[in-house]
Amino acid sequence: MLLENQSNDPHFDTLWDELVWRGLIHVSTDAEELKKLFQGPPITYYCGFDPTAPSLHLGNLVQLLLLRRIQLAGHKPLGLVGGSTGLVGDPRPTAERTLNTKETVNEWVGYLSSQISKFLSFEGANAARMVNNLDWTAPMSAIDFLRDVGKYYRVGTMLKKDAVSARLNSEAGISYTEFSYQILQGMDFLELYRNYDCVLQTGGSDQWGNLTSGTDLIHRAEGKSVHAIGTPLITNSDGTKFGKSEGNAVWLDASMTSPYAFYQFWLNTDDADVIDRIKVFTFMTKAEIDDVALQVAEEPFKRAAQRRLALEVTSLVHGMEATQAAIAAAAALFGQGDLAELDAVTLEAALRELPHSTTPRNTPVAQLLVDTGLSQSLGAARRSIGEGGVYLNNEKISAEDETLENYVLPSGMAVLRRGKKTLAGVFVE
RNA sequence: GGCGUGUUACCCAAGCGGCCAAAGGGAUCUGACUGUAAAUCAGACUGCUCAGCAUUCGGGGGUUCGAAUCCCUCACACGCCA
Repeated sequence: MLLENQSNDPHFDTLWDELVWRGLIHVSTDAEELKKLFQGPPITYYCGFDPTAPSLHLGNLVQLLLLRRIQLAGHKPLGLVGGSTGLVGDPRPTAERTLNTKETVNEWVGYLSSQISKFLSFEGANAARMVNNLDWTAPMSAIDFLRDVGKYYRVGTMLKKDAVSARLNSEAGISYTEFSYQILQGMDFLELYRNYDCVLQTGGSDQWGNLTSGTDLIHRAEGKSVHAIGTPLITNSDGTKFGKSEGNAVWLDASMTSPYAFYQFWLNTDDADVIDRIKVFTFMTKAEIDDVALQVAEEPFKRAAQRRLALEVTSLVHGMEATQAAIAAAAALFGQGDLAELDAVTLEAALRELPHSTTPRNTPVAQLLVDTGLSQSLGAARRSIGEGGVYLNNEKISAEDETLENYVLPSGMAVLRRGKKTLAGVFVE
């Protein structure tokens, strides 16, 4: 879905109504005020992204799309990259973060900036702008920080924030560094309020403490009321964590999560969750979504909603071309037909989408599983074979010492599979 | 600063001198059933040259024929007292 083709659903009277319907509002400051604000002249708003990894992940995508939806209503987004907050780390409920080096964080800042930029429009009257909080944090001295900002903060209030109190009540405790995080984030909002007239911050509801840190600070320092929106934490109906595939996070960067894996992630969405996901992650209208919901209810086995969701989100993140390749790969690999009859070009294209490796003909199958990353260790690979869960070109491997050569297709390739849907490509050297 | 308690595999959590590669739960993986769902049932879940061997129970050192279990020490955390 190209930026210029995106739009909000005209079915809704206001942006706020649409956001509520999509389930994007979990908590917020005064809802009536916000609703009015959205209907009025363009406001400036922002969302921050901390460089804790070289790429954004699916959780961040929710925020990116929220930024975009608000921009589509005519408002002016600021994409903030946490060059300074990334050096400190926000408190997680479980344990202290290990600090990354300044060089690493700086490098990640670059990656994140370009990722964020892809989801916003930088043209027109309400063009997006990118900012980095290191720009105003780095020049500040510790004394200025304590006198100009610290004075506005009450420790009692800071201690009550969920993230902090959770840590205080845990064995891990909390360092002064992470305790200070909320102040840094509050400063960001104040800075953006002063220099960009920014009056709204969005973020995940788990960040609510940090969001209100900013609104409170502006209230004290400037005597003005500004706003915050917290989006709900996305959860799976079966209680597992959303956004994990095989235990790994699903990243937006194609080199960290391939478009094929990305597409598969969405395709495997539970029936119970698929409509909620479509509301949050696509620009489909209410009418379209209602229609798809009907199909889920009547013909769940066709998985029309999952296919549509996977198509929409993958093309949004990776573009149409990569999405078509992912779909073609899935069709080739999950198709009923005989792999040997598949033409070499199609098969090779499909295998390139998968994790793959190039090895000699006599490589043991267990080793192949390790080489392609399908198994963590030889032991795990042997276990999988023993469990009867390993296939080469759809033929079950029954002996642990089986080698590749008996299975290679004439084209010099082979499709390795663990379980029903974990695939890898093998190319003979 | 003093005293006490704790640190077990991805997470939670048993174990308190041999029967411990370490209970149980969750997460995860595989199989059956399916729709490349869910639920359910079964199995697996440190590594390897796999009926055996090697390396694990915060780090290091020690006692012992033998230590996750006892002692010393360091680090970290929590609690109480100053």
